[in-house]
Amino acid sequence: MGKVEVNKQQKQATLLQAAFDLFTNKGFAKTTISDIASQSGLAKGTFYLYFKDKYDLRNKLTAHKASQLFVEAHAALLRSPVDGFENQMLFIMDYIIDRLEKEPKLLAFIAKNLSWGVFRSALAQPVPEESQQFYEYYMSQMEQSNIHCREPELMLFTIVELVGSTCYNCILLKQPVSMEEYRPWLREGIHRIFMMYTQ
Amino acid sequence: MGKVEVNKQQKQATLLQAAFDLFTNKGFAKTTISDIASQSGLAKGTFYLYFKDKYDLRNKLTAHKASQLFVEAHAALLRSPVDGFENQMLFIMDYIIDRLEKEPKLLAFIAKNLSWGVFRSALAQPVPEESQQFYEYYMSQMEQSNIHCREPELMLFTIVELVGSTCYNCILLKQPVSMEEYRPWLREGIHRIFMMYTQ
Amino acid sequence: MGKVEVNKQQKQATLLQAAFDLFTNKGFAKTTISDIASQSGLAKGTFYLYFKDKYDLRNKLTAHKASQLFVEAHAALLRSPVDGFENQMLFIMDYIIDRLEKEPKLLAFIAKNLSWGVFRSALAQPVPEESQQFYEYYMSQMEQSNIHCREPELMLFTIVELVGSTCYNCILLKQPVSMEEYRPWLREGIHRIFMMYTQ
Amino acid sequence: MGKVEVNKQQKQATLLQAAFDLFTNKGFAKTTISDIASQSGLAKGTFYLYFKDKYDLRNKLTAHKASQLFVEAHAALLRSPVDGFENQMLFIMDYIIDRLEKEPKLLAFIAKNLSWGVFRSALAQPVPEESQQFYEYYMSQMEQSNIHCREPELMLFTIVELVGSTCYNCILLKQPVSMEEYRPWLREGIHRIFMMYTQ
DNA sequence: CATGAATGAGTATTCATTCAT
DNA sequence: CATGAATGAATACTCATTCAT
Repeated sequence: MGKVEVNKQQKQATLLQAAFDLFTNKGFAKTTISDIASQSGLAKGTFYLYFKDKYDLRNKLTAHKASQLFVEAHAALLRSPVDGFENQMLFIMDYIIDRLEKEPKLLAFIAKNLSWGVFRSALAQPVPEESQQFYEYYMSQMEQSNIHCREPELMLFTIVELVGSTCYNCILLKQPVSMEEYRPWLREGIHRIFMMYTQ
Repeated sequence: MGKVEVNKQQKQATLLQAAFDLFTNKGFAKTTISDIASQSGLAKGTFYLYFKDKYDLRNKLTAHKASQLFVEAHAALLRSPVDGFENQMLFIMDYIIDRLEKEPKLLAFIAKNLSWGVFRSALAQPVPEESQQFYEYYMSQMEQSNIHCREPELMLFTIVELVGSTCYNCILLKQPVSMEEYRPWLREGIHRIFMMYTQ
Repeated sequence: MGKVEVNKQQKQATLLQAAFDLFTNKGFAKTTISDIASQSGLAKGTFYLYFKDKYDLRNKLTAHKASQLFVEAHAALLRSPVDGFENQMLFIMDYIIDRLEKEPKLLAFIAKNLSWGVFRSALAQPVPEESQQFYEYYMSQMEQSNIHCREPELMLFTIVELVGSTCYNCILLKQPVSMEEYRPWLREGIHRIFMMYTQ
Repeated sequence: MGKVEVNKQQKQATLLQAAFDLFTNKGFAKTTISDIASQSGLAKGTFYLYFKDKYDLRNKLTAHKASQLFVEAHAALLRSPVDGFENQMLFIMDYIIDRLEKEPKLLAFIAKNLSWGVFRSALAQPVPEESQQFYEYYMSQMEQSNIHCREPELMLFTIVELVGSTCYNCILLKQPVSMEEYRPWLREGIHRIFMMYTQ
């Protein structure tokens, strides 16, 4: 990769980071291209060399952030001695919930913009410096375990949607209860869904 | 209610309906006050006699539409001979899913804007021409049945969030599968959650 | 006509005049909407209440100015005792050439933007405060005179195009000669064309 | 001419051709330097090695295209056995009208940008691969014929302007009539102008 | 109450031009 | 010579909000 190419990569990363900071602090609608450019220390025109418009940037950013979250969870899993597929699932979900509790702005950003399609493709994206991808890993674990899961993708979908939408309410809005209070119910819910697909 | 009062009600309703049509067709961001006014056949200034701004209107509209959905489901339930609390729950959810499948734009609108807080209060709002309110009914049914539910609100929350977020993906985006394909899994999921809270 | 309506007419006229001044002094391309608005003493947004964009304004302005020129020439003709249709034609053309020589910026503006279609319709437009229209008058004079003209519109077209394009070069660019020097040739040319269509 | 020199000539020609295509299809105002560069397969910076700016290119292009037109007409004349100066003039004009009818975009481009000054100098420019120049030829023919023309340049000017401006209307806009219908009148007009200057 | 003309701050987007490679 | 990434000034156009009628 030539010098120029590296430089371009850096600029794009700078823009993404600046945009994320602004989107999460001022909100997407109130963030202007000018804001993003000046926050990045780049000229306004430069923005358009990397993204078509604000929406284009948002889409790329959402997928990137969601993927990153799973990559981190996955990395943590590999460092820990959790046994059994269900426990691994719970570990991942707990990790993610913890992370979102600590960074509610990330949660707010992801929740508003993520759909299963974007999410699914983000998980399968090859992440630089992370050869293992979560989705691939998930599927292979499923097969290797003695567990017979009838619809592994639907199971993951159901769990992720349940976790995502309840996190949004409990963590960000504390509605109807805080995540602390809801978490045991959520874990039990995940367990029941797991049983349903694998029994 | 005087003539003037009725007139005002009508104008407000006209504005709400026009806004709903525009929001669902052009999107919220691309709909202007001008659009709403001219679609209503009213002057721009008139808008401000009824709503503070576009966001104010959206909030009122969201609660109104979500509530209406449950009110209709509830009314349908009263007309049908479904027995048993769980079956009534399933009936309600099925009714709502059917409705959202037929009117995906309503789904898109609600999904983007509804949080549990708004939803919860919408369900408890006194609805004109509907003395019975869904939330009240739900709670009273819970008590009257022999079923002991430990956390009725959390159960409803869990079910509604699961239904809502999976509907969004399966109906609107057909991701990861169509609602037709997902529905048996969703119903079974609801059943499991029900069991979890009432066993 | 109500107060509001009169006010609107005035604003439109103000914008047209401001635009004409700017177009002829700075050129069309270098004139901005902002310029036009501030020159008019109106807000930028107001411009868009009256014209779609700069091009829309230009079209209306071109037709208006061309028409005005003929209206003036025509008014002068009515005040003078010129006899015979051909002499009247020459009077009109002389009047217009004189006028354009005195106001070369008007010439520059009209010449660049006028086509026969725009011109033709401008001449037939009912001009406020000028019931007689040039084109109508021209046609009726043609019929009333003993002269038999085979193609009156083509004759007018030919003369107007010849006058227009040579004026542009001789008056504005002094190329290949000044209008003073070219004028006798041009008058003779008009005479010959007249003969050709009426002999 | 060295290899490098040839290379430069080619690049300039490529840029001119690309610009002509774009100017005639998108219009001058909407064509950007970027467009011209990418259409040429060259880099944006390269443009500035050959032209000062878009206007510089346009001027060169206009003269080039107008000159080319006459060069072609002239070449065709040399291949045909037309006798008599007036007939040669008519041949040239007919050739040009035919050509413009087939390539209306060329007409639109030339008409918008050509003035007699540019035109005159373009005709006198030494054309590569064409030792004979139109203007020179025109003047020498004039002298050699027995015809006494009082103002040969004014005659050419008058005819060219008349042809040019009527072509624009009749060919491009079909106003007030098509060129097919106008052509006999135009030829007769040219004849009359010819007579006027030479009788 | 209702209107809609007027406002002008706010923003996205373009594009000629430069210059380090 | 040629490149094309970066720049940032320039501008068109929108739209929420006000207020005189």
